[in-house]
Amino acid sequence: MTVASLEDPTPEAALEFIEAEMAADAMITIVGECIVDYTGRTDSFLPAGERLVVLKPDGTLLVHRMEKRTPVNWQPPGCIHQPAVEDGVLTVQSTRRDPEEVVDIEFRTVLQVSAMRLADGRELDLVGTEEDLRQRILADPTLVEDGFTPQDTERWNVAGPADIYGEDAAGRPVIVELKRRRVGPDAVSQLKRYVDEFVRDTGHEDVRGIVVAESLTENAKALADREGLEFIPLAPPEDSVTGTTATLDEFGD
Amino acid sequence: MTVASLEDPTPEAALEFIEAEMAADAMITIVGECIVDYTGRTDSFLPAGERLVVLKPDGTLLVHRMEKRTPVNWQPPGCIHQPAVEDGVLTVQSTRRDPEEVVDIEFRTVLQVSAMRLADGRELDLVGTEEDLRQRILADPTLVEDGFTPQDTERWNVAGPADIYGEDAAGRPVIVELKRRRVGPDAVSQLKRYVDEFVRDTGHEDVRGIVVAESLTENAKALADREGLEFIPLAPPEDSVTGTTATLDEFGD
DNA sequence: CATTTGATGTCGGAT
DNA sequence: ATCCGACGTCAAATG
Repeated sequence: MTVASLEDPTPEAALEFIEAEMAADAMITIVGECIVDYTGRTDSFLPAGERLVVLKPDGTLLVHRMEKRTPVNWQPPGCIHQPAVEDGVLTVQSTRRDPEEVVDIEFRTVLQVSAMRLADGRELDLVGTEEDLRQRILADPTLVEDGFTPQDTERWNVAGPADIYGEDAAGRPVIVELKRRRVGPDAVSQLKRYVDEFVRDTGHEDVRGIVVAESLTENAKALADREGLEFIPLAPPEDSVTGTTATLDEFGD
Repeated sequence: MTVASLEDPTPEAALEFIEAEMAADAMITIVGECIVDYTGRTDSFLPAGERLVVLKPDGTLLVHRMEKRTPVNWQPPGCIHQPAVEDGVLTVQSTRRDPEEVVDIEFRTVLQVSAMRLADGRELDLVGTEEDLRQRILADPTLVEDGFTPQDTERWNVAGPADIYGEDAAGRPVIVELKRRRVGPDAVSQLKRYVDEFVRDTGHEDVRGIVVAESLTENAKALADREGLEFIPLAPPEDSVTGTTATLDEFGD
């Protein structure tokens, strides 16, 4: 695949280029000084400045500045991008339905326009998510507690959207809330809600609620204590990149 | 400002270009087939495919595919980008401290490299945030209820991080949770937490908790009812873009 | 610095 | 379609 590009095009040349490439499902990048106007869930106005604008064929729009990971303005996939030249100025309007949102970009200069069709079939393989943690615990429930037995993943309906539902050694119902990392009051609050709903739905007052996470903030700890919820620390599986050099012993084997 | 660009450069040429431009605090874009390896809070691997890579001078890294608003891989501001040529292949390594995170990119082809220094002094002006809603209510407390009087706008120490704290016509304490849009159980749960903490800290059992939002989901409504919390619908101020064409009357002036 | 919460959050899965 | 919760969430304000 190649990348086609125009340097310092006239607005008309840029428009012709963009229209042709959009019709061919290309991704477009535009570098230039622009004004960005957004109306939708909120409204925003971005005065003139130089930015990198990306138009994706799936309807995504990105306006990036020199700083930050988050674009200063954007439009999610599914939008319609409409480029035009109005009064000799290149504009792009991106519209969305439900919610109704519009981003208007007006270019005062166009330094570069590029178009590319990127061949990219493979998917991202992400490891270490909360779901992975869940599988790890289902495979070895003693990570939660000796005698803990998760119930069939299917009849988890009983515990609503709880991450894991099971019984302890004494047969008491247990609702587990999983988090990969240090958690605050919100996660504890969430578990509290599931526990309350379980009691309400089943009448079982003796249910236990357990947060399994890397750690708890102080406020979260206090809240858990107040609400009678438990916490079990669980470090990530030891493969982490935490950079400590291997001990000599490990080479001694 | 200009945009410098190389088409189909050799890895060595690309490296030289990138190093020079990074030294000059430029933002770099690289289009090419690449493999992306991430290790950090989780781990991920992205097999070979063509992508658009952006290196910002503030240490941000973006890897974008043809779809989605969210980059498939990234690094937040503050990271160190290290380009190199290894075994005749262009690579970029972006590292971060605390948490320790590394993104490794290996380019199998480089279709285009560009560099730009974008002049962009102005800030985004965003209107319609929750803070704006808060100001709207402080300016006109009857939006919540007749007789509602917000207390010390300053440090709401009394009511924790509640959005608004005040008293109703009868002098009962009121904690208000604001949301701009339709809210689910999480927001109700949050308000419940603030109310509980207020009761615990002050002993005032007669506190009211009110959700002020566009609307509530059914579950959120049920939860609010169970917990004795109130809901007050509040539409955005009427300026919305809701797209209805202007009536002829408006042109009649 | 850690904590907490909002966000034009985005995104995917389940109902 | 809506609802719901995770996210490598990000980013800002506060203590």
